[in-house]
Amino acid sequence: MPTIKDVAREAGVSIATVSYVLNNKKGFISQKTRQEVLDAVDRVGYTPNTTARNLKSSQTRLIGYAWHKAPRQSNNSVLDSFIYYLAQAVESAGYHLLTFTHPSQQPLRVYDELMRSGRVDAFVIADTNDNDERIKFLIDAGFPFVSFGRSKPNWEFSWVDTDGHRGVREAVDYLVGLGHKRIAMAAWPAGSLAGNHRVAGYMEGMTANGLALDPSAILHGEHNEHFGRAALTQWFTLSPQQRPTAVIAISDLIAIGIMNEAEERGLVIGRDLSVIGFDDAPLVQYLHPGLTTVQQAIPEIAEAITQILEDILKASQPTLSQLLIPPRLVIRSSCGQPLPSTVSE
Amino acid sequence: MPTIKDVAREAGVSIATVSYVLNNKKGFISQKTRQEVLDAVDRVGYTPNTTARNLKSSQTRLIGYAWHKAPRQSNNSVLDSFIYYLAQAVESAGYHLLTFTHPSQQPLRVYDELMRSGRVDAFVIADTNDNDERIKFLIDAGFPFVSFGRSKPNWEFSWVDTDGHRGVREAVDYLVGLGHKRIAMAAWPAGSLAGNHRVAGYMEGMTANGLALDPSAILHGEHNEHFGRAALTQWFTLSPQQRPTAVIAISDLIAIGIMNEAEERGLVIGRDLSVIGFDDAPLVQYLHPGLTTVQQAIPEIAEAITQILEDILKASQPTLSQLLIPPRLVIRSSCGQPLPSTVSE
DNA sequence: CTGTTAGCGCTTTCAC
DNA sequence: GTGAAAGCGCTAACAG
Repeated sequence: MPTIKDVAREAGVSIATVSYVLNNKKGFISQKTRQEVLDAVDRVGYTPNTTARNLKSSQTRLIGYAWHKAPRQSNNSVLDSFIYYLAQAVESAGYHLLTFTHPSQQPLRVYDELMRSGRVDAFVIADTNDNDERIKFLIDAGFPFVSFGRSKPNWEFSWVDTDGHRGVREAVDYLVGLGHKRIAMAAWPAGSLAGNHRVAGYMEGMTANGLALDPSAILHGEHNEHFGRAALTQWFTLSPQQRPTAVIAISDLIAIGIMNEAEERGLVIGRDLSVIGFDDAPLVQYLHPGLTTVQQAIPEIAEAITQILEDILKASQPTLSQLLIPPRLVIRSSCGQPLPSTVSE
Repeated sequence: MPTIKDVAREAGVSIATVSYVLNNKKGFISQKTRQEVLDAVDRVGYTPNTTARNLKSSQTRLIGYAWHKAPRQSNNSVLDSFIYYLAQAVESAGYHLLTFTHPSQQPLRVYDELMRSGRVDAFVIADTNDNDERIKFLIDAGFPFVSFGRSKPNWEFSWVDTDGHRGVREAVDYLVGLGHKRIAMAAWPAGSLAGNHRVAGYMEGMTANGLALDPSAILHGEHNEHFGRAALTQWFTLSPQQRPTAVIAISDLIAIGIMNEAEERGLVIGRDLSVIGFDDAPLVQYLHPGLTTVQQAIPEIAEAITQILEDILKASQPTLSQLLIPPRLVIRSSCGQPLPSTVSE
């Protein structure tokens, strides 16, 4: 690969001059010299070496992003999609994504290593929890990062998150509009951060619509198809007058379990039982019937995160942004044919 | 961040000595000095700067990987999964993945830029075609890469691919074992490389089992749910004696279309019509009934690619590896309850 | 065994 | 307007 020296020799100027024209420093290079340099660059086929530039400027233009655990079937379609949009967004800001994995028990070592060795300029964190050690660590280290997802409320750091509260609230309103009164919710374990926001949206929606908040209507369980089945089974122990006519699942995977179990019990989804999921995972649109679900605005979230990252990286003093992005209800047919007046979009 | 100089000062030695002990050069540093340096490293909290190391060694320890286009619903579960396992594999080889995107019409510019600017040491290419310009470009440039997927047969480059021929062949054998004689295939457009391998496996399977190769049994169409529906509709124009009793779809998405259409026509999947997909996308296991499908060995493929990459990057002379990895048939219930003797694994 | 020093490719201050 | 030279942080001849 040709270096700046080759260009300088070819153009008959010093390497400083080459650097000046390539970096558009002031206008203080004569038009003639400038053109000669540019020609020489073309002739030798020169592209500045990024590593050298980085060393000089003490940056890497790399953003670190840790993969979520992806077992064979990841079932985390949101993050699958997020990383793509994030890659795209940081790229148009002139960065690249450096991806890495880490043992789930020891994430900090890897973050620390990447940070100390100057491998990346910043991190993007996803899949946060209540008391996320990575966030704590990066705050303490004073290292730039933005997270997709909230954590401990009193920690001061920049994040962007889906407004799960609002998403579920809208789902409740939609169901109420369809005439439902007994609406249940299949939620994640009580400790889940995102889960709690969504449940809060459910409770607010029920109350605001003057509906009873039956404690038996909220069931908590793991993020898998089986829990959906178990939840429906549980609701089936209720008398027909008490059983929910509509169910909001905190994730599509759980919604699928509910639908499968319901069908095996002879119910027709969309007629005997309405179901709403969360995430809009690939393929759920092709379920039978297509699943109505709350879709997170992933591209917008990725953009917002990148924007904040740029601000942080540019700013001399720390900036703080915390942003809630509304999701949208994608209406398909798992709640029956929607009434024209309630169709969104 | 402390540099090697800080450590040297702290330990009262030269920076060369620090470098020596950190790189375990020979054993020619006295145990005493070595320990003093190590202590100093600890005390100042030093980690070598990667950029500086890279500049010195003219490498980046970064592997470039271009994202597949991911529209909102990517429907490319194989690549979603591939990139994760690839990230993991290159990492244990001491590299990181640098991901990038490019306009679909102009991929070369980005590859060229990344290559010339010394941003990455090698590329991994996926989603190849028949006459892949990226592969041609990298071969001509003599730049290290390995691809997941084949291309023009007479091009000399290293690749790893799923043995789609074998995968479909096994699917045919499985169906024949179940008693099927009229087996159809829903394939991709005739130009598709991977598609052709799979169709070849179908044809070989039919012939080897002494079954008629009815031209109307193979239908070609796009990678979407609609084509699956259209294909089934087409087969339904055949007389009941000619209609296929089993169908192999070239992808799960197409299989879903077939299942949906069949169900709407009152068929029971697994009884009236058997269906086999390809890919084992997330969630297809939860379809009703669970989809029997050919699963690619993605983790193995990622490992193999990384291995070859390491060889190429280490070797002074070019090495060439071309590897076909067998997929495996994951049997669920879309072909009915499997006979015990035909259950794989 | 350890230190001095050149140099990886580039940017930028300071002279001229 | 342009060039010489220092230096980003590190490795590795080469000296001693």
